[in-house]
Amino acid sequence: MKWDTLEEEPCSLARTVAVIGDRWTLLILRECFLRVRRFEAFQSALQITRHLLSERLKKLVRFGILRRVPYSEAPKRYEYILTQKGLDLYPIIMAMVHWGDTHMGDERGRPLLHEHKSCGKLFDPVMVCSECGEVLHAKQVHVHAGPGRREAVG
Amino acid sequence: MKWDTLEEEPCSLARTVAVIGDRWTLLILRECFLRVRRFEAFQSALQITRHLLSERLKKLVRFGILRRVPYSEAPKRYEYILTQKGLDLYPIIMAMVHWGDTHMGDERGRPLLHEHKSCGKLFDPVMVCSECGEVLHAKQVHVHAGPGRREAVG
DNA sequence: GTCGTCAGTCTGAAAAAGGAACTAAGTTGA
DNA sequence: TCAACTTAGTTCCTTTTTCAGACTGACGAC
Repeated sequence: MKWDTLEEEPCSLARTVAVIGDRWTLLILRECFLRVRRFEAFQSALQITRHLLSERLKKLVRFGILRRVPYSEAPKRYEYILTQKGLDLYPIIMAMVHWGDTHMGDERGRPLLHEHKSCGKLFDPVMVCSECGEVLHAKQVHVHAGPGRREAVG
Repeated sequence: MKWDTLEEEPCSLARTVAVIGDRWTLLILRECFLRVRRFEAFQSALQITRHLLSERLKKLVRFGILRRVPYSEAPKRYEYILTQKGLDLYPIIMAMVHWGDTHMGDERGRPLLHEHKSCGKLFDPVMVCSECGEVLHAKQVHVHAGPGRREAVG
């Protein structure tokens, strides 16, 4: 598997990893979901080098996950806003946060709590089957080759 | 943010990223969920360098995501099995696969299809609220500081 | 006793990340 | 009007990771 062709692999996980599969990108996305939009804000929140931040933002824009929108004409200034494609990453981020809450917590408790505006309660994200609504477990899932599969990889 | 202290950050996403936030680790986990268990099998499925594979497997064992279990005494041979902590990563992997299916697909269709044994149907994973069961959207979630938060990071 | 298998380790070259200073365009304030 | 500040980057050099591939060691099969 080569990084520069990872997005062409016949595997949806590999294609996703090609886009968001590195540490900084995931942390940048966290900030996006916390309503951070500007270069300096990302930089000071994450202590990422400016060089890397610049690279990662460009890549996220190239893949259509963020949009670079001007918010000031003179001087020209831009902010980075999640597109729908970017917003659709939310389940990934929430699944990771939930796993961290469950398995990497310390005695102080959770860093963040999430409230569902629709029902007003603090919640955890749960992954269910789109067909029957039951909670998903790895052992309850059987994998079949789909039409886009070329070879013996997932 | 420093890599060697990432797992101590007061942020569950950062802690998760500290463990599985790199390309190879995610791809190795995909193979684990596809029932791959042995060094040579990982190596030939992923074309990862043996050195890196060895490192990543050690790290996953150290974090309690895989268990290194002997399957032959002479010669000593081991395989790598997902622990419960590892199995709990399933929603993350599935969320990534689903995003890839939705946003990174090509004309040939999906590489893999998933069947839910409980209901017998091909399904997509859906993330819902643990309290009301509604589908989750980023804009419907409000974030509060929890007891484990030290500073202004998520 | 040589070939093959499995689970790694070692090594040197290439690529990526880190750290810090620098640029550029405008704004504020004295 | 000139110095200091803000924002969004870029450039340069060092350190760390990753890559590609050879090598090791224990055994089994022919």
